[in-house]
Amino acid sequence: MDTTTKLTAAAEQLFDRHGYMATGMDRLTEAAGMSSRTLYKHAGSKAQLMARVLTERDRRFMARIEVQSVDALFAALEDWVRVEGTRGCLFLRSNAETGGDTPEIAEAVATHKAAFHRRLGDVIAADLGHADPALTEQVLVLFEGATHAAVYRGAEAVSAARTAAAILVERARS
Amino acid sequence: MDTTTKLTAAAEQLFDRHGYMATGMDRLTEAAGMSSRTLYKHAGSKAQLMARVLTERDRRFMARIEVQSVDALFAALEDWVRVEGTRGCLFLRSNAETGGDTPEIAEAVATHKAAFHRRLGDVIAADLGHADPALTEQVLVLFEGATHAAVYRGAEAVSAARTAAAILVERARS
DNA sequence: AGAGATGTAAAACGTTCGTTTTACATTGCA
DNA sequence: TGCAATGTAAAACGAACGTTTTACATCTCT
Repeated sequence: MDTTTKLTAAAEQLFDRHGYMATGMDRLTEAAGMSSRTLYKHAGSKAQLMARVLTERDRRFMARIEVQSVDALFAALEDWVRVEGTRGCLFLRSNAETGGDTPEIAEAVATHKAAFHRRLGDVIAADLGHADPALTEQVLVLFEGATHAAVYRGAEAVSAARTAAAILVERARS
Repeated sequence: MDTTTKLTAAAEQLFDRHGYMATGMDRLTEAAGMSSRTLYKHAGSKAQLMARVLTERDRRFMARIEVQSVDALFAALEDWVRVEGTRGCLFLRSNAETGGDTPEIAEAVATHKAAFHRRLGDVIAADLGHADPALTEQVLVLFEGATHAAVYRGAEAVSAARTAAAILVERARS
């Protein structure tokens, strides 16, 4: 495991669990097990590090929702939540924490959310056999809602979203 | 407008727009138009101030969703979003920013979310004529989803949620 | 008239922030 | 053999953090 990977992994864990602003660089050097000099050589800056964390997370998340049906989409979210826990969407959270004023972060978030919306459209097109922008928006809302409701409602929120999505898809199919 | 009200209003605006951690007390004294001595006399501490902001917001928000139907619920959210903008849920955001480690904040958030869930159950009971926990969970997910999806999808997310909720309620009615 | 509450302005508290620097050790490749 | 590259440990940078303090001005009520 090379230095950059170790650093990014440690940063993701701390930023996700305690918040971007609340995580100091001292805490990060300790968690990553490296000197601050090495850290800055690989990270550039705290904001650039967060941006890299988000890009990495985007890759991991997008890989998990490479599916062909809406139901599989929510099954993937159930898995994700089991593995990663329920702390809401790290992209929206880091953007909000910085008021959208940190360009590296804002850009990584915008890129991810655009890709996410596109992917949802593709999944629905594959499931229905044709594009359905209105249904896509509804499923996006359910997915985002499950992610955030799960913070205080637990996994139940995700299965409720899954059920609701199935009903909406069934209705759109006929 | 008395000092405490002015302070709470200024704090809500800054915390909401720029984030809790990213907002310094200097910026807050300037925005509230008072000395730091007066500010601390009324606020106690930054965390207590945030807790009071959340309690205030809970009152304002809950008043707006004192309705009798699911459709009116999403109409109220459309109004809320028009007035307050789309930056996600301040409760979940401040809890995440502090990693859930600030007791005053964590408690205010838990109280609000419990009340919110209860209210949704009441609205659905009034709309359907009987309680429906499964539908309540689905509507909660749609509401939370609309709130967060609107950050990058705009008001369209809220109307999509409204449409989806109408379908689910109609189905539950028969 | 005088006391108590409420306010301002501004300096200071010690701590922590993100980041850079100094000085030195280890490794892999020409 | 020697020189880049890559790492560590630790001190230092100035700025900003949340909070308290000192010194003084206004009010309000008896």
